[in-house]
Amino acid sequence: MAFYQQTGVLVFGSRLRRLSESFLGDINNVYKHHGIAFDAAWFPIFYMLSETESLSITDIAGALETSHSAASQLVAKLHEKGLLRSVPDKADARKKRVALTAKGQRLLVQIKPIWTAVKAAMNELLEESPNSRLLMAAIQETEAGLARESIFQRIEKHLP
Amino acid sequence: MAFYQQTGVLVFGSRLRRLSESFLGDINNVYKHHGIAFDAAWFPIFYMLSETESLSITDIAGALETSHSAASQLVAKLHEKGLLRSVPDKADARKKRVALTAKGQRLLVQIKPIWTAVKAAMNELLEESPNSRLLMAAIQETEAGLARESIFQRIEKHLP
DNA sequence: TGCCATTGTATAAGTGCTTATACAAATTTA
DNA sequence: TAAATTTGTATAAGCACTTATACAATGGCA
Repeated sequence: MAFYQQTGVLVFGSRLRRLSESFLGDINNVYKHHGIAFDAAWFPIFYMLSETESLSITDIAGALETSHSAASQLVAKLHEKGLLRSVPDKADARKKRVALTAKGQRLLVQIKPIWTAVKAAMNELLEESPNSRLLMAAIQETEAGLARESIFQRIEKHLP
Repeated sequence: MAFYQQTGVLVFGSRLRRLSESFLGDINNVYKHHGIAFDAAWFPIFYMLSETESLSITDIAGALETSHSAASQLVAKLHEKGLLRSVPDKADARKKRVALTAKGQRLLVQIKPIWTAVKAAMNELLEESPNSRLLMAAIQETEAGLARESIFQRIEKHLP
């Protein structure tokens, strides 16, 4: 802990990663504790399918901001688990659209109250301290700063 | 992007992870761009060995806040690359202490100016916006909030 | 209309973590 | 002091991602 404070921003990335893992790990423990076979990594897909009928691999990869490969593998796994089913895309035969199965729908019903509690817990946590209250805004502004000029560019600027 | 704003804190973890990967990836690109065979994940070890003569696997795992296994595997890799050498621990024969080799020391000299530039670039980025300026403080307070009461506890509290 | 670049997806191989297991050295305890 | 426990490390197996590659369907263009 002392080490990380000392080196400050240089280990910023790892520090964020740890914080992230802490969140996801605890949320997964909540699912497990309630005997619900759900993984926090599946959230984006289930959330989107709770609002939209069906999604293509590209839709999913785009929303998760990850590779098509990762989206494809994730969908394959949920398919195997019987939570997703393929639906043909009338307009484009290349696309593999997926929708929730009946089993997936039942899981969704179970999960929704957990989502509500997660949201409440996070808001509570963030509202507790004067600066943590600004965490989301700070992240957003940092992302915007990166969009203006990449870290790569910024570092190169400071090199001889 | 719109999706993530909509779901807010529920994808907080993944959002932090992405931000983290963006930092580490760009820093690695800087090393590559300057023809330096160094990985951002090695930073903590090299930094500590620039201030301390030698470290044990447990020291490293503790500082990185990761598993002994991960530390052991990382050390094994740096050993293979000829950057670390084993030094016997007089007091405890179980411990495997490591120190920089001559090659490791030369690499350290090459890397230090990059570290300075990374630090400067990060500070610049964080100082650009009113809230991003508070990012480190916000993270620290959030970590402190988690220490007071875990996310798991907080979520359970909000469940029926 | 036929060719070609683009788009959408799947799969293989590789990486870096994790947990589980093993084992040796040190320490505690009876 | 012998036995049991703890500590320090290594290795195996598994997981989730990555990049690279392949290939089929589509759309643009000559």
